[in-house]
Amino acid sequence: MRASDRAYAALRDDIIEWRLLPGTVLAEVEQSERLGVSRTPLREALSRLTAEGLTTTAGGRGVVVTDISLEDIDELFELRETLEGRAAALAAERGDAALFLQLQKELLEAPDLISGADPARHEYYELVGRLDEAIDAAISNSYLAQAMRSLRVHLVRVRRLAADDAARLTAAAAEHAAIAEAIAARNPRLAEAATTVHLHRSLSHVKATHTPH
Amino acid sequence: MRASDRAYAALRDDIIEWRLLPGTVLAEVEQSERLGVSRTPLREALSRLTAEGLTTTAGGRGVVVTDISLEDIDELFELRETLEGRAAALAAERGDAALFLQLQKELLEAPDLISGADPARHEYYELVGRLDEAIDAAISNSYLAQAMRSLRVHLVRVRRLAADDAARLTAAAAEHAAIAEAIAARNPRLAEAATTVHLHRSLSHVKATHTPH
DNA sequence: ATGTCACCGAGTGTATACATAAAGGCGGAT
DNA sequence: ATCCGCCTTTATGTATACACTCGGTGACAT
Repeated sequence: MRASDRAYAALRDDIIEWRLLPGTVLAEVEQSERLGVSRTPLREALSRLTAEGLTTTAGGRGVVVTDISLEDIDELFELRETLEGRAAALAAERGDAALFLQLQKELLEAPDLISGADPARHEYYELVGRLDEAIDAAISNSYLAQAMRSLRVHLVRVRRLAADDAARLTAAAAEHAAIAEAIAARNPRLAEAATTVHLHRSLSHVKATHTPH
Repeated sequence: MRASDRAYAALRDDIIEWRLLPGTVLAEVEQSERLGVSRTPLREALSRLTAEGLTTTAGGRGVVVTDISLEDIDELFELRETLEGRAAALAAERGDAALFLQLQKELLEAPDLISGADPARHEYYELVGRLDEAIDAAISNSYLAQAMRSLRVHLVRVRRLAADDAARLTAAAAEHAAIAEAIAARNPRLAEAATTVHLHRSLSHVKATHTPH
């Protein structure tokens, strides 16, 4: 694995997991020594992070970790509603019904995973990830898929701000199941509506349990 | 201006204007000598281009200029319809009516510019650019604006494939005027519909006059 | 004649040295 | 005492040298 990839992955994780807080300046020599790589691959990693919007160049004086304000969260979910709503509708038109029926079945059994211990909860997140991937594949539109992928990076960061308690996760699983059901039923408008409902609930929960840093 | 910025701008222009054709391998030493910069800033330029999707890394064997197939154009316009439709609706809700009324007025006079010589035609493109910027500003959503900006790079490239004759430009000006009018009238659904109509006409024209490379 | 192995070359990935610019501190002058 | 200017320091921006990997080609053996 390339040194620049390792540096990128490490910094990306540190930012997403809020170990590197917003406003932190990422000096090149400092970070290159911390991560054990030279400045050249580190600069490439910082470029990638800046392109994704996780960092911004502070006027030639190093790059700083981007902040996420409450307005940012609103804007993020506005774009998310636009993209994922359309994606769900397209998946309903073009997707494989049997696959989404299977995903719905698994999502309806998800509460068992959520009430369990932490490893099982990890399994739940993996299941939701599989639903995202199935939608990505079903729409067969690489540009739309790319736009959603670049958005999810920021959303993971936001999710770390909220308390994902068992009650919310159980409700979210049911909402995800509804989306999968609508797609399997080949009903674009219902799929889009189910997505809109899920995202609004999700946004309300994030804003309600938001813990400022 | 930094050397990496110059290299990026030069390569970006060469790709958008189809001077560097799809499949061209951009070897680091070759391009760094051609553009008169060292390999380090050139690599940063290539990274940025790859992040934008104008180039792709060919498995550690240099980066190559990305191709745009007919399917890509369909996918591009599908995403564009999603984003710009929503943007027009949001602009109708949040925008400054007087500004868009003024833009509509100018767009209705645009046929005079189009029938004129080339410098006047440039003025028309500038006018359409001002409409885009006005919508970007009106939606006040940096993430959505960013998504549309990254999309426009590819769209400029597609537009260079089509013949923008006076007849099509005149029709496009009227369609743009309809969008501005709907936004000024604070009618989100009409603004979205007008955008959808415009994009479908635009796509049909591109596909009809498409000249393969 | 064909297949395989080894050597060579080209090109990317990385490290480091050097240039340059900006910011902060210190000293002097008013 | 305060303000202006210069100097020093520390950062990024750039260039280049070195390492390493992946193909390609040629020769040799079967």
